Amino acid sequence: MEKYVKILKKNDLKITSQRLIVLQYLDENCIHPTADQIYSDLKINNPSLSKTTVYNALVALQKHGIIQAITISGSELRYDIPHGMHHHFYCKKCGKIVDIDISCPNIKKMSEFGHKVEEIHGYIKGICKECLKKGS
Amino acid sequence: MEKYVKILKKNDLKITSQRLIVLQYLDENCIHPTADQIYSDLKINNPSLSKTTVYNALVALQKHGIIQAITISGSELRYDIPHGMHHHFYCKKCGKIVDIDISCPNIKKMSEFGHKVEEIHGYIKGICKECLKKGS
DNA sequence: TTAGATGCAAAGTGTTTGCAGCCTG
DNA sequence: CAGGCTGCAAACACTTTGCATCTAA
Repeated sequence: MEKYVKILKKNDLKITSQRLIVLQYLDENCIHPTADQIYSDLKINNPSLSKTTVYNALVALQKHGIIQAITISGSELRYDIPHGMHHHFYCKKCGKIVDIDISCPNIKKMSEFGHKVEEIHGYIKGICKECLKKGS
Repeated sequence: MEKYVKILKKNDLKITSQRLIVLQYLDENCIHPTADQIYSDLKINNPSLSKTTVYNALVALQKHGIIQAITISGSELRYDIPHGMHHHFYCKKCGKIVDIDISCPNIKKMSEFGHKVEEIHGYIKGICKECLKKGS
């Protein structure tokens, strides 16, 4: 937990128990959850937690670059602590998102077009190994 | 217009004036519009057009692979007639989306992970050339 | 002590659904 | 003529906002 206190301090964010548990949740679960998933899971052990606070925490953490929001399927945002450069694979069947460790050298050429690059996202959609095994 | 009739026929879709104008709009405007943008623009010359119909048309066209939906910023879907393989550059300032003609050879290695790849999307976020010129 | 965070409820935004009537094939 | 399509309104899902209360620093 010290770890998360440190992260918040480093970013001049006030330390609140809510922010800590959201941060911990994202760090310990690499499931790219939606805001609602985070809320429901944390609600169990923190009954007083409100959804607004989850959204507030996510916005704050995102602003400071601690977490990133990805938008991969439809109208919901998913959150992620970026551990190095990676892309995402989204399974159309089970909805799971797996990280894909991939480096695309060409992508660095982007700025040749004259645009200033700030974020690079890649996502691949398909059917994951597990769902393939289970058959369709 | 013949062109669009042909496309619909080829995909066993009934030819309706609404579908034709949506298709034409997407083909002639490479602006990756949202459903609402399409609706508002077409409404001017087609006052009886309803938003539901725009959504219906988009879903139908998407199902047949004629258009693709991309999800790049927040909670809105954008539509696109894919003219060959390309990625998208989203300007955080003006919201414009430009196509980026890029090929990433590594991405083909995806299936080595054992997942079945069906769609590959890439998006880059930043500030576009024009907005950079205008200064911040 | 005070700027900022929480949490409730209400409002927004983008999309989907139910259904009666219309039109393409 | 039949099944699919249109278009209205109402329902939905996810996110944001307003505001009174609370809390970390």
